[in-house]
Amino acid sequence: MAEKLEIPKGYRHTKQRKAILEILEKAEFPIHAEDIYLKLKENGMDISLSTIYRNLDMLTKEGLVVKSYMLGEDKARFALPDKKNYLVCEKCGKIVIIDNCPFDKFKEELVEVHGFDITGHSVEVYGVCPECKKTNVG
Amino acid sequence: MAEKLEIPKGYRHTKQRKAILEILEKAEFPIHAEDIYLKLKENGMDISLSTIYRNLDMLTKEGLVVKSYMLGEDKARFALPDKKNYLVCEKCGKIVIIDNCPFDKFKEELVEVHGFDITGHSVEVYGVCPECKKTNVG
DNA sequence: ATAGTTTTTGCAAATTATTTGCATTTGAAT
DNA sequence: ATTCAAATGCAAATAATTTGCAAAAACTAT
Ligand SMILES: [Mn+2]
Ligand SMILES: [Mn+2]
Ligand SMILES: [Zn+2]
Ligand SMILES: [Zn+2]
Repeated sequence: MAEKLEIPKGYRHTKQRKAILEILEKAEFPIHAEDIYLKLKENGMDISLSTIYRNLDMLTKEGLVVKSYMLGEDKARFALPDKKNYLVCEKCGKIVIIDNCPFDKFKEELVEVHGFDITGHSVEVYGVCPECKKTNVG
Repeated sequence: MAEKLEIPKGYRHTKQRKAILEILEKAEFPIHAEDIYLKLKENGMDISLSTIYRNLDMLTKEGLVVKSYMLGEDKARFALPDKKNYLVCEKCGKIVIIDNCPFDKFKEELVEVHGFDITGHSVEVYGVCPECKKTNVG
């Protein structure tokens, strides 16, 4: 089911670029530029943070990647588009992807009401995860 | 229908704080800290940007205000909670609030599937507004 | 109203994520 | 292999936001 992720036409296949995309593919939810930096460093790769930012930028502009900010955070996260709708636990920060985003069903309604052509959306839902409900009782 | 907006218990009623809240009440959609600064300056008020940031911070922590980042932007916006679900036009930047957010209907579904207690959500939908559809044809 | 106490403000300096300039390296095409 | 534009790394620059601290304003209790 995983869509084949290709470097956009016209851009070069550098090892840095490919490595960044691999990390994004493996990620389960939106991550920080620095997370990519650290994971690549773990993997023994020496890469510059600015290279990561520059690539995330171009991937975002090309529509391959989605940039977002999580509740209460002040630094951007990046993810493949299928990971952009999620639940966040306010207590522990756990993130769970919403697979079949129910919002899709409402596109028509929004189109009718507001007349927009809708090209995308992103949904952040926050609350308390099952584990934290048990633990943090009082 | 407009909820009465009160400065939280324990905080002082300063003219800066009240002025910031007024601007947020009048705003039709999420705005930048600096927008508040400029509007107050227009109104003849001399206020410090850091005062604005500090107040937005506390109002956000107290739950009176919601902080968000719009697609492609790199600075935070602030709004009263009833203005946090919106449509944005990718061409002209127009923002339209989604009044009866259809997402509410899916809380139950999400609760059942993921077991989260849901406390809130924010939805950003992007697309092209009616005007831009006409204008930017080719 | 006055005086005492605590919060809030303003300003300047600090911080932090992100961006940019530029010399060097690399990918891809011939 | 040669060529040339695109991409990288590093250091320096930006820009939004935060913070320290002394002065001012809001409350409280006289
Ligand atoms: Mn991180
Ligand atoms: Mn603005
Ligand atoms: Zn949790
Ligand atoms: Zn428009």
